[in-house]
Amino acid sequence: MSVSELPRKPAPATDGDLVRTSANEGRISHKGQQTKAAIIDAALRLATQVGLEGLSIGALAELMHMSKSGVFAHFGSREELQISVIREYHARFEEEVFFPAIDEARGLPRLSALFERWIRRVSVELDSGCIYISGAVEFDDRPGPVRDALASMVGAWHAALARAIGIAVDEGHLRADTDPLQMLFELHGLILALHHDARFLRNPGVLDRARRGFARVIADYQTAPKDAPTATAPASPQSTNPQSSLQE
Amino acid sequence: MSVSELPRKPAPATDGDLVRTSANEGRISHKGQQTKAAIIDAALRLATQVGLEGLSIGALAELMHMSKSGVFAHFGSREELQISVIREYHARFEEEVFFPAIDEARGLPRLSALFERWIRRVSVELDSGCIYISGAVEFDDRPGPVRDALASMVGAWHAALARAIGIAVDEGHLRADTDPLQMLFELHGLILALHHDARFLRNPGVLDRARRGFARVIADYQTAPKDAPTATAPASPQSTNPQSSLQE
DNA sequence: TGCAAAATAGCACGACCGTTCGTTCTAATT
DNA sequence: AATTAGAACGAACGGTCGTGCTATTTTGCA
Repeated sequence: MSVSELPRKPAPATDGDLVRTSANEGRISHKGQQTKAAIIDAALRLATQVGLEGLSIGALAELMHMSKSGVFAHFGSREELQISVIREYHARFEEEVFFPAIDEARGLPRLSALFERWIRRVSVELDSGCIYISGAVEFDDRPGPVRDALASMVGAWHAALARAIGIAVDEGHLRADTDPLQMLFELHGLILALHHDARFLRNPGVLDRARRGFARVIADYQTAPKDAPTATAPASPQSTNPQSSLQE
Repeated sequence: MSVSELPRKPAPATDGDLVRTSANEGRISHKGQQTKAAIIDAALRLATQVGLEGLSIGALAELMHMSKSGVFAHFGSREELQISVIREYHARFEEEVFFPAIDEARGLPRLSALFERWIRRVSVELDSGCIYISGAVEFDDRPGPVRDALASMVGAWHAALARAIGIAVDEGHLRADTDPLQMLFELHGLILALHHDARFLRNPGVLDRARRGFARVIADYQTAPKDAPTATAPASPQSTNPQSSLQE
């Protein structure tokens, strides 16, 4: 089960992989794929610092101790390189955030695990820099295949989160009238604020702010209706104690 | 009273007086300042679309029907052009968001006005694109004077917001134990999510999501403590709120 | 071990970048 | 009428970019 329906290897539509042009069965050289993977790894590291737009083949080649054309040949175009980086980030995001969290019990435990891994992914001090976030800013006015790839993967991730929220509702961990997309909007905002304050403003302790915000949002959606000024219906469904996995 | 300590009018070197009086008063007027203001205006429009990094003198010159060198001469460097754009955006932000809202009554009315004008500034359909947000992503790993200018103005705006929240606490509109910076963090998150979903995902109706989120945050900070770990206490929130007498 | 294919290097092109320089035009001052 | 300052122009520079070509090396199966 995967977050998205996107294929992880082939890239059929765009094709572009002028490495292996036609059916060249029998010649399965690992070397090429190895270095290509190494290039993508370095490119991802570079892109998290300078952005997808700032990612240049020349700088990447120098970082790889290769010639520009050598690097270029693996992708055929800069766009394909950028898309490869996005795919790689998506794969790692799935592996470090989505898959481990989905093993948690349905409902709030799973949702809490998703959020906790999400904020750690976004705010890890060393590399840092979420390509989903920086890419969204860089490509919000720049149509094309890169934007499409980015949007489809962000969309898949958001859909997965909305699903997890819906499950929490079904399990009775959240109020029945919870709007998953509204709640997702607010959780996403916490992530974006975390990214902003950690990366740009360099504010310390902002990670706990995100956690506190999450706790508040959760608490809100499991109690009385929010925008009703007269708070009523204190009956709280607490079958299985939620959010315990968040606390640490 | 201004959001920042930056002077609004003088700026002796750059000046940038926006009076575009084509009249030949015989006084100052100096055509140079007029065109410089016009350039900055166009540059701001361009930068909201392609970002501060994507802002190129060549494209700007073409847009202005001028030569590259003619545009360049007004600033002396690209960085100075970028900073001029940031200053201009800051001035407009003050004029359209801060100053009108600060006329509102102290406390929640003022805070609500600030937020409402903020979300409209960030999500206006036509031009759109908040330089504070896109700039934060573009310059979070790029030290220099541009980043400094950006950070100081974002910081000033956040400080003003935190002040408004503090006033709302003083007025008794919000709980006394409210952490202004935590609340600011969450409100800022709503703005960032709005910007993301409106600009990148092109989601409709996202403006109301921000408004709903704001209402929920406000409602939350004026009732019972939020992160009480043991949410078992079903007692009415009023009992835990000794500040209720201050409500007015 | 040979040999084709794959992988990489080397080179060059065209476009665009920010920036510098010298010139020209205009308008106010002397 | 002569002088001077400001504004804009146009050409050019050095640099980097992505992207084609054509060799050359490396690789892996026969």
